[in-house]
Amino acid sequence: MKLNAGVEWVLHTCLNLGWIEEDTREGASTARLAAFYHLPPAYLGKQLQALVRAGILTSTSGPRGGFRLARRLEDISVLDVVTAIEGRTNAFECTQILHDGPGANPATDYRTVCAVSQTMSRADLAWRRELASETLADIRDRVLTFSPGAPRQTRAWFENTRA
Amino acid sequence: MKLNAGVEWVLHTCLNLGWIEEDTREGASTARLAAFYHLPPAYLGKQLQALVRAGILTSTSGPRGGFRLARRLEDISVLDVVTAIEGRTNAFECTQILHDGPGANPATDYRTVCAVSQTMSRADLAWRRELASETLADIRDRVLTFSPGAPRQTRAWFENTRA
DNA sequence: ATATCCTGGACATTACCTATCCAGAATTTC
DNA sequence: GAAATTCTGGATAGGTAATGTCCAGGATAT
Repeated sequence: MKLNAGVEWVLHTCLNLGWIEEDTREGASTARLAAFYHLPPAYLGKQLQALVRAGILTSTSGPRGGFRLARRLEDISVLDVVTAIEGRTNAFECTQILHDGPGANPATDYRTVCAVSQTMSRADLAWRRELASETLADIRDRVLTFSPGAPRQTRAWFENTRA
Repeated sequence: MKLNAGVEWVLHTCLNLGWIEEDTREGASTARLAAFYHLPPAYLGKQLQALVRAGILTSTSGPRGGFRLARRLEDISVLDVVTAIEGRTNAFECTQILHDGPGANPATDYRTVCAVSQTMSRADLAWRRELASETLADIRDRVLTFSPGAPRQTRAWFENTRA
């Protein structure tokens, strides 16, 4: 039960894009976004492509191209981002082993009926609900409280490495 | 982000043990517990050993030996079982990529400070809290409501395959 | 003594995550 | 129009963890 490392990467990357766009009204390329944290560029690119497919980012090809936020941080929940990378699979996947036990009804879908499955589903639901209740803007605001200089520092880095 | 399959196996197995012990005051061997759902015996054995180490089951060697519940279903939370199999690792593991970004403080533990990490930790906490709030007795009672014949049917199977 | 059964470790297999590379298309710049 | 930049999608390789098997050893009941 471990999330893809990409979840951490893209959450931070989206926050960075928020600060960049506030300033320059431009996006950033995979290469520079990856260099910011010394992440493998090609692999981060895969994750960003997933965000584009999920409608969280937009991309443009060519020089001066790159990725931008498709909407405001207020309108992107953490769950949106997690789901884009991780898919909709639950941590607990009911394999319906009751079907292999005595007295099983072949027509029954134990994913909805089985009491064990129900309990585990509720836990997964609680996890998702928690992530759905927080937006990237909420996270950004908490970053600002803890380290107010973060936006300026991030913008400066992207400007200085522009060439 | 997927739980070990063993979680499903041992949750159902613990419920079966509950019904068996109500009746015969005896445990059941790995071989028979596995046969009940056509699970690989040796691998289920590994999972049951983990439950013994966690203090959820007790085991006895030799003929008529096997596994028994170490305490009542009322006193075993679903989280206890999940943790025994899965360990205490969270779904989201903060790799502190902020340490690799500009302006990082090498002395800072970003697992507690980073706003992204905090959000993801809260979600994991909500998941655990949900699992901790439910006991195996709760699940058993819901099974009884849905299929009152389950205990009798399970006991019958274990008695008939006794030899 | 013998048969049963758990224990722990070693080992093989499989699946998935991580990561790279490349050809192709889109876009800007000159 | 040519060249450089950048995203896109697919193919592929490597690594790690989950899955599954096997066996020697110890414990226990008959």
